[in-house]
Amino acid sequence: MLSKELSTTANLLTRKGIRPSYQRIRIMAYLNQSERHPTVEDIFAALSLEIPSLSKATVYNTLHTLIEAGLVRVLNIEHDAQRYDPILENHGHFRCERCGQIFNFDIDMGQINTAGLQGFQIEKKDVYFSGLCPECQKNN
Amino acid sequence: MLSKELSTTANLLTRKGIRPSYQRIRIMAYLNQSERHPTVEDIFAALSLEIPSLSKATVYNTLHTLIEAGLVRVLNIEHDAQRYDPILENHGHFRCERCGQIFNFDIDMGQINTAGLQGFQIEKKDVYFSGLCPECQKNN
DNA sequence: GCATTTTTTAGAATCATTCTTATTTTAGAA
DNA sequence: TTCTAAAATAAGAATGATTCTAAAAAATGC
Repeated sequence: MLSKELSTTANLLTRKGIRPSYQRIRIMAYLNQSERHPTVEDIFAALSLEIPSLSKATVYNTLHTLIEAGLVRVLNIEHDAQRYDPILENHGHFRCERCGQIFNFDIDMGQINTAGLQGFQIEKKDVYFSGLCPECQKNN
Repeated sequence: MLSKELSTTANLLTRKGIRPSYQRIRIMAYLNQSERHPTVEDIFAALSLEIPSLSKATVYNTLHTLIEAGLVRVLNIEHDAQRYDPILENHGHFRCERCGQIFNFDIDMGQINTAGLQGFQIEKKDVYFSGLCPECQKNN
């Protein structure tokens, strides 16, 4: 018997035409509940504690499926590893160069002037800022 | 004897405190003259024709030096490989999902509302859009 | 229950980037 | 010019995230 959170997630997957396997439910739920824009490694490390058979290939496969369905987007904000973000609303991402944490910040993508992109068909908009977060400025 | 373009580039490096070795001059000049936001592979392939001894390690080393000096920035707009861009002014980048080409577009980074980043120290701003370029829309 | 399709798994393969070490080049002093 | 020390370059090995491949397991429909 799934918890309420997990069955809500299962319904979400079903609505998007994705078969709600246990692995997929747990991965999607993990993304929804995480504030940290996890990497594949993060997701795998957290979930394999409770799903010992989990493989990284499944994490990769599932993320691709979720992206395809428009439930998740990938962040290329740092080179080392891609990060994954459940799509909630328009927001930008700030990466702290010292602690590596990724923060969401509100932004209206519509406000960005796209006059220079006449004739281009825009599908995806990413705004990545970086610098120092408040906490890391203190510990200088 | 260096061409006018190359000696201008050499002066630029010198002003930034970078010793203007031939490899560095050529790599910086290649970036300045390229519209394509080249990858390391692109740079290496183009320049090793004329500098047969050139090694990829030198391309990487030089790019890191140029980034450090603030002459170049790295684009993480796609996962496969990083791209390098000489810093000219504020502009965003558009990546065509079909042909892979990267286009610059004018954008005033200052216009982006950063109210959500109170207390953050912003060092770098990247705006990445993607979709279909005009040419690839035609060939649908 | 059985056959077919889908999903998961484990590990091999790929490839951009970094690291290491040796060689070459440069700058400055004598 | 010659010598020495420091800096830059080169070649290839190492790393590690991601993709690929093939086999096992699970789910679906008849």
